[in-house]
Amino acid sequence: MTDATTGTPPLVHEVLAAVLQVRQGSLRVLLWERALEPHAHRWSLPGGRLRADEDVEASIRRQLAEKVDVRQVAHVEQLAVFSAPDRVPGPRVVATAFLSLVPSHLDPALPPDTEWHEVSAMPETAFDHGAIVLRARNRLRAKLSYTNIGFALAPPVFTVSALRSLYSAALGYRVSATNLQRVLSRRGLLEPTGETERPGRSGGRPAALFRFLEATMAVTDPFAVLKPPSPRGTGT
Amino acid sequence: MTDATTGTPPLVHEVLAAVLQVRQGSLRVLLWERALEPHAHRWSLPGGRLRADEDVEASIRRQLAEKVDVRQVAHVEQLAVFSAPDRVPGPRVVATAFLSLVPSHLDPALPPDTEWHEVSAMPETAFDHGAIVLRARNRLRAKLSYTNIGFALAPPVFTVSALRSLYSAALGYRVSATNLQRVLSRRGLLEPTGETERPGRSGGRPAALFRFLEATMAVTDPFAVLKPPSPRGTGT
DNA sequence: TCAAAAGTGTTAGAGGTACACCCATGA
DNA sequence: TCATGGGTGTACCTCTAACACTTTTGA
Repeated sequence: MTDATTGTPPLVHEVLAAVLQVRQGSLRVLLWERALEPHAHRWSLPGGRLRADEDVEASIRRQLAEKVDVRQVAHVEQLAVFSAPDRVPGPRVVATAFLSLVPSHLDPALPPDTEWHEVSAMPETAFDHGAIVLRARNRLRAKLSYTNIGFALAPPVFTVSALRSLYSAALGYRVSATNLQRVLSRRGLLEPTGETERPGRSGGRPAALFRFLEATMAVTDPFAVLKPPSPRGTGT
Repeated sequence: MTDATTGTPPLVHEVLAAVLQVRQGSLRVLLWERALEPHAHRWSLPGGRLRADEDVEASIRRQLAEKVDVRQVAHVEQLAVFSAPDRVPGPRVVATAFLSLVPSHLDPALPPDTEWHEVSAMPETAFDHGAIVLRARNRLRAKLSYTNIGFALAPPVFTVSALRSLYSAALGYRVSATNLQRVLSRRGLLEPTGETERPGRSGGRPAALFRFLEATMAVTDPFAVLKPPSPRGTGT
């Protein structure tokens, strides 16, 4: 900061995104296969260099839109900085990693070298990208519990059982539709549209359709143990 | 990443820390007063330039130890990247911000331009440093609820009422000693040393002394709503 | 023996989970 | 009318807040 004349070795800042979506019943991440060395043929995260006129979030949004035709990410958030000096061979590259989410009803057009991979069965990844994906998954799992982040995985309108399978895929275990509905409703996140879905040919009661009230992330269950004293409380 | 020949404008990466400690009953942050422009006489966070051979966490630890003689930070964690193109005048500087915590019994020697300031009454800060401090405070407050991070605010051994005042200062509201003890004990974070503290001259029952069992941060209350089904559960 | 400070017992309430039961549809 | 899938009612359990009450000290 006040350093004056350091050798100033070249430094590049890149942004990377773990773009997650639930597809075909499992949580997947968008990866592209590197053609060139280093790490040719390994799979890596979309992203690229930070430009002079943008901050990291603008940068990752631009790069996702440009390179991968993902304009419809419903949520983007910073994960962490990855900065091990040798994380990438050659000149140093510091990376800001993001989690981003694509709702399940979208199927963005992808460049030929790009594919969705199950997070639980990723191919060999380039550099530290595998670790970034796992970090993104963990963040998503945690936030499904205490925020409304489900909106970013779900289509605009959905049945509770569809939502249940999204949550199950993301969390990695079966969630009960009964309780999912109850929890999200009690928190005031879900709103019934009034419509119902037509049952399949095997019958069954038509499922009510819901939507999320909010489409931006908010903490809905601030797990605050050691809460502030209640109004009447004297608060020793 | 695969960009080849960009104009490569100069880019500096700095690390900054909001060093927090509870002193004299309130949560404080370590700030130093800038002597030079830009933002002369404003208060700013300790930190500095990332070197070629270290990652961001090593860097902030080094700089705290070097510049501010704070070797005894009990906890350091990444907060976020601050990267607005104009966050600092002149050549671009991207910052990785950290939260770090100093236990209340330590009183590190400080350089003459450096002082502790109440987080709730900070002087005019340089650049975006005020926002970083608030972010650090919010992170600390959240983590006091669902992790064992209290160990990083407390001395090695303490009474429950001393711990209560630390939590109260950090959270900004009075916490009940009764419930604090109960919550932390149930979670298995506290251990009685068997010793007691001698009462003051006004009498009172001698207070039992406790210590935290762990001295590294762990999530102790994984606020997991939508938990995995219990063993017997069939998990529809 | 009284005031002060610490610690425990106990009740009440919030929020979730599990599960039984009821509802609406197609064949 | 039966199978199928959706939705509701309810009992139970865990955790926390609040607060009365007991314990142990100094004066």
